[in-house]
Formats: sequence, C-alpha cells, structure tokens
Amino acid sequence: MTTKTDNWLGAMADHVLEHGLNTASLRPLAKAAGTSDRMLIYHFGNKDGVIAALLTHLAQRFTDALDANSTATVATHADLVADVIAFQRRPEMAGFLRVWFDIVAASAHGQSPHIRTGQQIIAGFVDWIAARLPKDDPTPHKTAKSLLTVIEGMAVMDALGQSDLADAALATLLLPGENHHSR
Amino acid sequence: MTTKTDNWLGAMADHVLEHGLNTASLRPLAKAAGTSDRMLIYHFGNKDGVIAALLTHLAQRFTDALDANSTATVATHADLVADVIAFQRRPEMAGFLRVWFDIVAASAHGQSPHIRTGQQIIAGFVDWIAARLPKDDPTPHKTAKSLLTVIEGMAVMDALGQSDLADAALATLLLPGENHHSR
DNA sequence: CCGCAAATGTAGCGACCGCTACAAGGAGAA
DNA sequence: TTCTCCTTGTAGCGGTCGCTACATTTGCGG
Repeated sequence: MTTKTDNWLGAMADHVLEHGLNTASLRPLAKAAGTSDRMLIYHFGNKDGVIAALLTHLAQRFTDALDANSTATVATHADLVADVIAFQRRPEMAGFLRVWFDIVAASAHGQSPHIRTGQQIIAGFVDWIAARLPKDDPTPHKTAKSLLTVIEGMAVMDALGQSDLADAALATLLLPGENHHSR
Repeated sequence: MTTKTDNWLGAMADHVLEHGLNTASLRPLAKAAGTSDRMLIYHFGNKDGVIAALLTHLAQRFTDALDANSTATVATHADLVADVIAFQRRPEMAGFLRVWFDIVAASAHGQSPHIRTGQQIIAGFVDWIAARLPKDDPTPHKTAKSLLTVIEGMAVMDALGQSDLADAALATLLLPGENHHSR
C-alpha cells in the first residue's frame, strides 16, 4: 500500500521538478503535498529528512523514466548516445535535468545525501546503457561509463544553451573516420 | 586604476569561491568586501546587479587562471585532456569547480546572466584548448569543443565523487587501440 | 568659505525561513 | 466511558532575506 508520506513525496517531487530542488522550502513543499510544514517536520524529523526522502524518491523516478524508455539495443555507440540525448531533450525531461544539476551542484559543495543520490542515479544509468550496448562489446560496463561521461558533458552544454557544441562533440568523438593522434 | 567596486568584487569573489554562489546573500558578501549591504545596493542597483558583476568578474578570473597555466602544446588529445583534468583537480581550483556547477545549475533554471557567463567561460576555454592542440589538426576549434565536452562530463563525475569513472572515460574514448563500432 | 551632490551609516520594514510550544482532535484499548 | 497515544492545527519565535527611508558625512566646485 502507498503510505501517506509516499503520496506527499510524489506531490513534492512534482513541485521540485517544476521549481527546483535547492531553492525549495518547507511551506511551498507542504502546500504542494496538501499538508503543512508542521506535518513535514513531524514525519521527516527536519528539513534535511524531507530533502533526503525527496532525493531517493527522485532517483527512483529517474530510474523508472529510463526503464519506461527502454529501447532495444542499437548498432553503434554514436546511435546510443544520440538516442539518450534525444530522450533527455524531450520537454517532459526538462525538470529532471534541472533537478539533476541541482544535485550535481550540491554534490560539488559536499552535501552527502546529494552525492549519494547522484552516485545512485549514475549507477542506474550505467547499467541501463550497458544493457543496450551492441552484444559483441567485451566490456559493456566500462564502455557504458565512458559513454555516460560524454552524455553528461553534452548535458552541461545543453544546459548552457550550447546544444550545437554538444552535437559537435558527438560527431567528432564517436563517429569513425577522423580519429586520434598517437604518440 | 582599480576602482573601489573592483576591490569589492575581488573580495566578494573570494567569498563566493569559498562558500558558493547560489546561496550567497548581501550581508555576508558585504562583510567580505568590508562594506555594508546598503552600499552594495547603492552601487550595483540591486542584488541581481551584484550577482551580474560578480559573474563577469569570476569569468575573468577563470580565464586568467587558464592563461596562468598556459602549458605548451601536447602530443595527443588524451594528454591534453589529462592535463586539463589534473589542473581542475588541483585543490586551489576546487572553489572554481563549485562555482562552475552553481552557474550550470542556475543556467539549467534559465537564469540569463548565468547562461551568458557560462557561455563566455566555455568560449574562452575552447580557445585555450584549441591553441594547445597539435599543430596538424585541420579543425582545432571543432576538436576543442569535443574535448571540452568530455572534460565537462569528467568534471561532473568528479563532483559526484566518481573520479575513477571519469578516468575510465578518458582511457576508453581518447586512447588509440580499442575503438568504435561501425554500422 | 558656502553650497550641493555623492556617498555612507543607522534603523527598520515586511516577507520568508526552519522550527517549536501548546492545545485540540481522533481512534483504539481497558 | 475513559484513558492514552498518535496525529494535526494554530500561533508564533528568533533569525535572515532584499531593500528602503532618513539623516549624516564627505569631498569638490564656486
């Protein structure tokens, strides 16, 4: 059964996806959940408890969104990365991207719950990518990590309104033909 | 000559590099600058003016830090990226990284001054990389954009405490030998 | 010196923050 | 019913926020 606090978390997550995580405060969160700040403190202990619960809920939501978009395996690394980027650029994913960079920024400031959630999301993302890699990859997990790093870099460029720069990276890095210098 | 507000900006930038940009408020900023919130509002109009001035100052500082670290050209893309990452991982750059992700997060939320500053920093960074590329690169600017995208992805992984993941990406993406699937 | 405008200090406003004291429901056990 | 404990509403505390009204000082041109 879904508990009352679970319902709250769903509504609060919607609010956070719309308005941001790091600027969220108790009274607006409570209003979005149809309750009061008094109750949030009562059931989660303090604001940190609310944020921690929200973070795990959001991580679960992101994993679910990935699985719901579970495409078949693709032929090339470039195709896979292009698919993921196209997925991230869908309008309904904009909220996730906003919250994602809120998490990354908080992690850069050393906030432990955010770091843990970020690692959790990364781990799920790596698995999801590895499962969709061409079957002949001898080290799919390692390949997935590399591709995800590129994807994150492209997401940064997208956030800065530099999607063209992200696309250039995709073309240069992952398409055969032009290649790298040896020593 | 350096104006009074310039001195303020330097001190406020120090404060922001230490304590974060998005959580900065007027009174602590003023204290760091040796003045009062009253004066910040008087000389910059409002808080947005203070932040905007701080953003351009910080962008200039980052560019200066890059130029001060102006190494010679390197032999391979992997070497160049590895150098940049080693540079970003130096302890004295930690504040910049924190502020950088504050800027990225704010950009993801659509805050125009942050987006503009982010683009400015990216542009300077691309130029800096392009100038250090092996001389035989036919399209150094384009190559620099791709490498910077990887660097940003690695920086995200670093912020999340996943430096090993970043290193794996560097090894797989930019080292010759193992390579990519064709269609 | 005077006059005046720029610069600065002091004090505080109204709003929001996280959180808490206190009392009142509300449901189940005796 | 009555007792008890979990839950909830009301009200407000002390603090910080961005910002402003008002008075005072400072420095410069005449």
